[in-house]
Amino acid sequence: MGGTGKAPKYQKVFDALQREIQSGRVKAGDRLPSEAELERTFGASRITVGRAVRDLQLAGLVERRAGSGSYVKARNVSEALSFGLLIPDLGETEIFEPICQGMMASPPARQLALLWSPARRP
Amino acid sequence: MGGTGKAPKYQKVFDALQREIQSGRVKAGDRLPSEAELERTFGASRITVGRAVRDLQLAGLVERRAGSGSYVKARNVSEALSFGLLIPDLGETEIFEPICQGMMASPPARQLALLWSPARRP
DNA sequence: GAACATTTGTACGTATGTATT
DNA sequence: AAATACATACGTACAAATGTT
Repeated sequence: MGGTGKAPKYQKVFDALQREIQSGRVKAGDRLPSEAELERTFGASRITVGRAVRDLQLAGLVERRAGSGSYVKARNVSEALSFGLLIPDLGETEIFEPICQGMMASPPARQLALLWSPARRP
Repeated sequence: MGGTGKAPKYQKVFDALQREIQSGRVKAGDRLPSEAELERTFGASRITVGRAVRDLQLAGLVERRAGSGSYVKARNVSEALSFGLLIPDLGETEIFEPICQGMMASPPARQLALLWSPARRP
């Protein structure tokens, strides 16, 4: 019933950090714990932690700076929205869920997505 | 001049496979060489090859099936386009470039993207 | 500026598990 | 059952960028 009971470890780390960010407990601009710290916190290796943090980066939730750390990005849609993108046939939707959640904060975006969603074979 | 001269190895593998796919030399449904073969071809480790192929998967260019192999996905936008997505403030645009290229094949998508692009602070 | 510690980036080797053939 | 191929995960090493002393 746990939900994340059987999930791979990198995904548990990803989910945990994502919750920290989206719950607002770590705010935009805050630095995440170093990957060495995350290793100890989650009992995971560098590879596992690194993959989780990289996935957060790909999702646009954090920014990694070599020599400095990983920082939570500003997700204020009103300020950050720079362009629209149409993605054909995503295979790995997992990473894009956080993006969708951020997107939902923008009513115009939701409207546009709904407009486009049923369009097929244009 | 080289272009890919100083790029990391995983990116060279990614680029090489991407060219194979988008040039049409490997068609939709074709199976890529196994990762063990790619290791030999590029003189790279499993981790490096795996990252390149996973990035291709995240970009929606290939599908990985455990026990079987990695297959080139159908990128016919007319058939594959399932929904639109608006991505605020991408940090790692590299992976999304192949998606954009596929998107450009659809005139309605291009029109919609242009419509939305200049919209800020909705 | 220089030296040093910290932190992320890339890369290798290896082991084990799971799915497919 | 067995071989193949991807999936996850560990440990390690060195490079590059950054921050501090």
